[in-house]
Amino acid sequence: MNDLSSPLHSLKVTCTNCSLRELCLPIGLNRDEMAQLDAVIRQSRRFKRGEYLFRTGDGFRSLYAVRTGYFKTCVSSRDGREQATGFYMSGELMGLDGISANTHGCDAIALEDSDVCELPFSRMESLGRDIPSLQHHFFRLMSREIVRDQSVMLLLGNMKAEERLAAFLLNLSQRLASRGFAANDFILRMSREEIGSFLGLKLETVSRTLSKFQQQGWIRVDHKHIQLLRPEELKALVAGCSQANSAG
Amino acid sequence: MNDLSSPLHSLKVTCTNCSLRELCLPIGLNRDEMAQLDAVIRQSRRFKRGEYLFRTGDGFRSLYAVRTGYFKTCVSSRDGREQATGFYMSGELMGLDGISANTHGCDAIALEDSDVCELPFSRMESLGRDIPSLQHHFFRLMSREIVRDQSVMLLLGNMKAEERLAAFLLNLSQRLASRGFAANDFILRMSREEIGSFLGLKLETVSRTLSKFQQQGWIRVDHKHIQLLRPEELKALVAGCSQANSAG
DNA sequence: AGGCTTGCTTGACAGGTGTCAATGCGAATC
DNA sequence: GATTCGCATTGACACCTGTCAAGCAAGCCT
Repeated sequence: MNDLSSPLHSLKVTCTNCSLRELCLPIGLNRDEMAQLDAVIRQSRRFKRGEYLFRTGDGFRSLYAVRTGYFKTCVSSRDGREQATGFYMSGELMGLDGISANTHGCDAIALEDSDVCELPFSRMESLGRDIPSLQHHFFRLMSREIVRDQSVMLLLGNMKAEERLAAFLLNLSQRLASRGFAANDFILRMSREEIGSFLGLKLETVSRTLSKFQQQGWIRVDHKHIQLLRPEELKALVAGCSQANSAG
Repeated sequence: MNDLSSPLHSLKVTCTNCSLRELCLPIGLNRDEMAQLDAVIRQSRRFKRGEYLFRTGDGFRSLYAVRTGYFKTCVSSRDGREQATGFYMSGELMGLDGISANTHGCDAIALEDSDVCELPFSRMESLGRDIPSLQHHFFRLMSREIVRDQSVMLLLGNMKAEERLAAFLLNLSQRLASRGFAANDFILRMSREEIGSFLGLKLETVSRTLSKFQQQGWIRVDHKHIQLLRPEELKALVAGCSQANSAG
């Protein structure tokens, strides 16, 4: 299926003294290299639900990786329309858009009480010069974000409401499963409006489509609590419209 | 206005023996560093209209910068829906999505007879370790692609057909102007269907919307020949829905 | 506990865009 | 120069989603 997720979750390292590193730092670093990384990564910072990690236009200094909790990023138009550009869970990296102009290009907001690791970019950049695999890892992370954005474009440009929502639910499910959580029973961290903002739909359409899925017996909806009763039906719904890649 | 363009066009260097470098390589390289770059960049390759530069699933080895001509990139779903993810003109870079999986994530197709410079990625990567400003430049290019993708998401998720098309025309106009071409009189290199594929619209809607703009006296349409008669009206149309950034 | 706020659901309706179809125009081919 | 094919334009109509509105449930505050 399409990967609408952030680009970090599949890489793991053996070092476990920081949960972040399990998820987001490259394999293949020796003891000395790990120590250098340790010296650069800043202690985590806590954010309450609704707090901004950064805002559009803020000076760019660091990337941020979610340690616990959830964030969304979004861009806004002058007349106030909001487009959520991503939802981020543990291990996922935010702020890559800030490098180009030395200014953050979107807002990042905590969806619940959360904390993040700060990665000062210029120091990561110079460390990358000493540690080629680290440099390569950052290129891969940025590239992965671009790939994710492309599949979001496919979703926004070509899919119908039911397909978008099915793809969204399956994407969440897969990312949660890869973190060891239940794939078919989870809590939505975002409102209907925020889901709609990400999927290019109005909140009423999100609500109606969830109800429709429930009426068909494919899912169970209890406010933010979602159970996937027939994930295979959702998969069938998105099979046709999902990206045809080398693996398909 | 939103920047829907590819991320290279604004950087220029004084070296002029290769038109590519005027547009896409970083400033601040000394003579020796330029020589190292020369040794890595491959001679240009020619492509006829309709030819593929690369396809989804092809092994990733190189980035490609347009020297002359025009390309589009697009992703496709299994059931054949196409989403154009970008149009590329001279100096703009394609293939950044391939880094993440060592496999190209989209198709790149020449819109007319074109030629490109090939940048073998692993050699650029190692060169980046010796030339920090080059490394930083590549991070900026990738970040800029992410920023561009975000504004496309805003377009696809929130704008109406007229707004999308106005934003598209103004974006083309601005990129052409930055290359020394007329801003208000140009030839579309892509079909109505390809424009629609990029904007998340059907070709009939693109055609109708162009006709509407023409009836209002804002533009003149003669097949692929477009003249912007009242670009300020188009700008007014997209003013509200364009991204609110630090500069606005 | 009561009232308020916020978010969600559901319905009726409207409007924008997609779909289908016919026609026209231009470029390429023979 | 005639024919064919691809692309574009335009119209009629349908349908999906947005808009507006009402009602409901849960959580929060006093």
